[in-house]
Formats: sequence, C-alpha cells, structure tokens
Amino acid sequence: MNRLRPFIRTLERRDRLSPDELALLSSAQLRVQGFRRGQEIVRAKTQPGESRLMVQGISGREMVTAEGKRQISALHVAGDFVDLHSFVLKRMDHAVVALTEVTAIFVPHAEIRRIIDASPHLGRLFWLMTTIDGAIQRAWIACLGRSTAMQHMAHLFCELWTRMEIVGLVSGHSFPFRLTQAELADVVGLSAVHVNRTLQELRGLGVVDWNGEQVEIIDFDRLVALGDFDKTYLNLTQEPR
Amino acid sequence: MNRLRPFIRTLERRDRLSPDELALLSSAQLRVQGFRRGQEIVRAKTQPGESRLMVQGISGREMVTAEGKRQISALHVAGDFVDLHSFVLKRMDHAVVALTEVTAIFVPHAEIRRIIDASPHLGRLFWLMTTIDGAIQRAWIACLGRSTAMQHMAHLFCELWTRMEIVGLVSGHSFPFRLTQAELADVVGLSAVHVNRTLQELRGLGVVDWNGEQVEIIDFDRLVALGDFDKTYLNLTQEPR
DNA sequence: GCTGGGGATTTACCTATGTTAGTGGATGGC
DNA sequence: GCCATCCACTAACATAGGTAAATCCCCAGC
Repeated sequence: MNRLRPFIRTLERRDRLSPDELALLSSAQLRVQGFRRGQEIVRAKTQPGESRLMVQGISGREMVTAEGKRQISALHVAGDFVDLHSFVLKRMDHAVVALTEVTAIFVPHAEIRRIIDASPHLGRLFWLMTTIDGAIQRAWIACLGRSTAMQHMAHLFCELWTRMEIVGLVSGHSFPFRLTQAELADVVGLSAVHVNRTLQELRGLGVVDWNGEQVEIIDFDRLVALGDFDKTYLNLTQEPR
Repeated sequence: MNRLRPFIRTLERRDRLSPDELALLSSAQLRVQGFRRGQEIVRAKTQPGESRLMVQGISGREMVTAEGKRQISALHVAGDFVDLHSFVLKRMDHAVVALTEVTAIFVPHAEIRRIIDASPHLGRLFWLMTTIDGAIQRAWIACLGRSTAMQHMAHLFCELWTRMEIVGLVSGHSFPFRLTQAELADVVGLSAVHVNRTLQELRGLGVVDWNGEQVEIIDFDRLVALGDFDKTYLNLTQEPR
C-alpha cells in the first residue's frame, strides 16, 4: 500500500523487514479519512476499535485540565500512529486533534491482531513504536521540568526536524509546520505571548526562523547545542528487535 | 515465585491470568539484587540484556541536562518494571536510580522472549504495562506544563497512593515515601525551596502531610480535587487485552 | 475599496517560582 | 563529647514567564 509508505519507513529505520512482513502489512484492511484543522481524530475516554496512522499533516494528543487549560503531550507526523497504544489500553486517556489538515488511515484492531499473530516480529515492532513514543514523552518531561523556554523550543525543533526527515518531509534544514503560536504554546507548556517573545529571540540569534508555515533552521549546530538535543532516544538504528 | 507477587497483582488488576500463564511467569529464571539509596540500577546509554522489576523500595528514571540539572521522569514502586521497554528499545535513553533501599529482580530478555513466545497474551500484557507507563508520563506532562506547584504535588500524591494501593503498600490513607524534598523537587520539576513552601501550604490546608517517611493523606477528596486527579489513565479495569 | 476576523506582536504590569545564603536540628563516626 | 553531614526550613531578593488589553497586519468575502 502506498499510504503505508511513511509508516514502513519509520519501521525500517529501526529494523529490517522481510518481504513476507511487507506483504503482511500491505494486506491490511484500511480505511482512509481526512480531517480538517481542529477536528478530533480520536475522542478522549472512548474505546476505539481501531488505531489511526498519520499519512499527512500534524496532529497532537490533547489533554485539558479542570481549569480549561490545554496541554498537548505529543505531536504526530506522517508515519506515526496516534493511538497504537489503544490496541492494548482499550480506553483513551486523551484526545487526538488535527492541528493542520490531516489524512489518516484507520487500522482495525482486529487487523493489528491478525498481523502480530502471524508475525511476532512485527508485533515487537509495533510494541517498539509505542515505546519510542514513551521515550519522546520522557524527553518532553525533561524539557518541561528543567529547561528554559528557549532551550525547550530549540529541542522541539530539533526533534521535529529529525522525525520529519525520516519520512522525507524536510527539505534542507526546513520543514512544514503550520500551527499557530498559541498551539505551539500548548505544546511547550508556555503562554502564547512568551512563545512569541522566545521565537523572536531565536530569530534574533540567527538560529531558527518560523513564519507560521515553515520552520527554517539556520544554524543547526547551535540549535542542537541550545536544546541539548541528543537523538539517541529516537532509536534510529537498525537492530534486530 | 513469591517475589513476583506484586507484579502479578499489577497484571491482575488489568486482565485475568490463566493458571498456565501464572506457571509460565513463575518458571522464569531470575536473579535478585539489592541496591542502596542513590545507587544506579540501570546506567544510561547501556544496552541491557535484562529488564528489572521492582520488589521493594522506590526508584526513578533520571535524566540530567547539559547544565547538570536533574529531572526524574518516572517513579517505580514494587510490581513495576523499571525498564521493560529496554526489551524492544535495546538502548537506554535514561538511567534508573534507587531513591530508597531497593530490591529488584533481573529478568533476562531471553526469558521475556520465551514467555511471550509461549503466550502471546502475556506478551500483550507486557506491552500493556509499557503503555500504562506511557499514560503516566502523559499525565506528568500535563502537570508539568499546565499546573501550579500545588496542583502538581497533589496529583502526584494521588497517583502514588493509587499505585501503591494496588500492591498493598498503603495503610489507610498513608503510604511510605522516604525521599528527600530535593528529590521530590526533581520529580515535579521545581526547586527544593518551593517544594518545601508548597508542602507547608498543603499541610496548612489540612490536605496532606509528609514527614519524609510517610505521606499521610488527610482529606482525600480535596486532594483529588486539588490535583484534578482522574485515575482512568492507570487502566485499573480487568478487561480481555 | 471596505469590512471582519484570526493571528502576530507589543506593552505594562503581575506573580509563581528560582536563587543564594543562611540557621538549626538530628544523626553517626570516632 | 566533638565534628561533619545531611536535611528541613527560612529569609531576602531576583527573574522567567504569565496576564490583559491593545494594535497591527493580512487576507478573504463582498
């Protein structure tokens, strides 16, 4: 399946896939669906019967506090499952919303079950993808807890570039990022005003620029240093798993 | 195995286990090891050949920034695997340190492999435990990003009580928590001074008390309200997975 | 060409939390 | 009994980041 291409690329950066495994993946019964900006891809507290795989656009896990504040606890790009964990977790503890126009594939849990029963190795790779998800969350926790606004945003831009590169979404040191500053604020746990201030500072330093459409990394080395970014946690090495 | 009791309780709160599955788990080749306060249970960047399961004490995932600041991104109590994800991830993106005296079981990855090959259902339950781990991390992200010191600490105490209750570590509304305030500060991403201030505030409100040994929840309902705590994310329902 | 709306940006002010530098109490080694 | 530690706690001050309310800018619709 053409639509599975990005997902297969994320897998192949972590392990080798046999022709049989590729065929097995391609045999899955899928439904494609589009979402508009702001639309919910998965509702919180529901018990989904399928997991959704991003094909295009950016979505995020959304959690809303009692006071109505929003925190986005993950961003998803093409090739990412937004809720593969719902396969074992059964019940969503968060929502997933489209932050841009999004195209997603719906993979029934029955299909996932069929695939992992037929190939325990693919089963472990599915498991792997949820644990990489966890590793990313740990990195975000460290950023939220122990770094300044600038360091945090620098780290985030490094991470996004690296993840987008895997699925061929970057061109040079730029990648598409069509969110509003207020949305980015909900990602990094800051106010929109402070995100604005910090972006100007980063721009002023000549490190990154972002016009609301594209993030352009001007000085990658300095961005990495600023964000204390070490991509180890993304597990981008082909190993038998 | 007696030592596996807490782990089996965490599993049984999420799904039913057959006698065969219990026997399979008990058949695992294990090594028990003790750790002193402050000792590393797993080193960062290593490629462990086994995963460690907590039997006693409290440990935490530790990440250190370039400036030497420390963030603890997870706490583990009896029954929790500290690094089950290393089974598929292969390389640690963080360390795990003993925050109290700790007893842990070392489970070779070969044994985990043997168990999940023999029982795909147990395999899914192992997978489940890593995704619950992820759900907890999401809750922490929301706390770090969008709540005040008091709300965050209230949430943490609710979570810890709930998790300890599963494995029989609570007595009434109290549970053992022998960390220093500075260590707690690294958990909630605050300074030790502010943790101290906030604890006094919580004490003053008559909601929780903590003398460095035991956390005593005085008014559980208010603590839950303060922390906006909803235990759904801990997935404490027995369901076929 | 006018209008309305959604963002980006700015300004002024506010506050939660951090930092530094203590004090004092408990504990353990010798 | 003295000393060194470690840790809770305090106090005074500093600051990163939040809040509220404008203003500006762009663009779509008419």
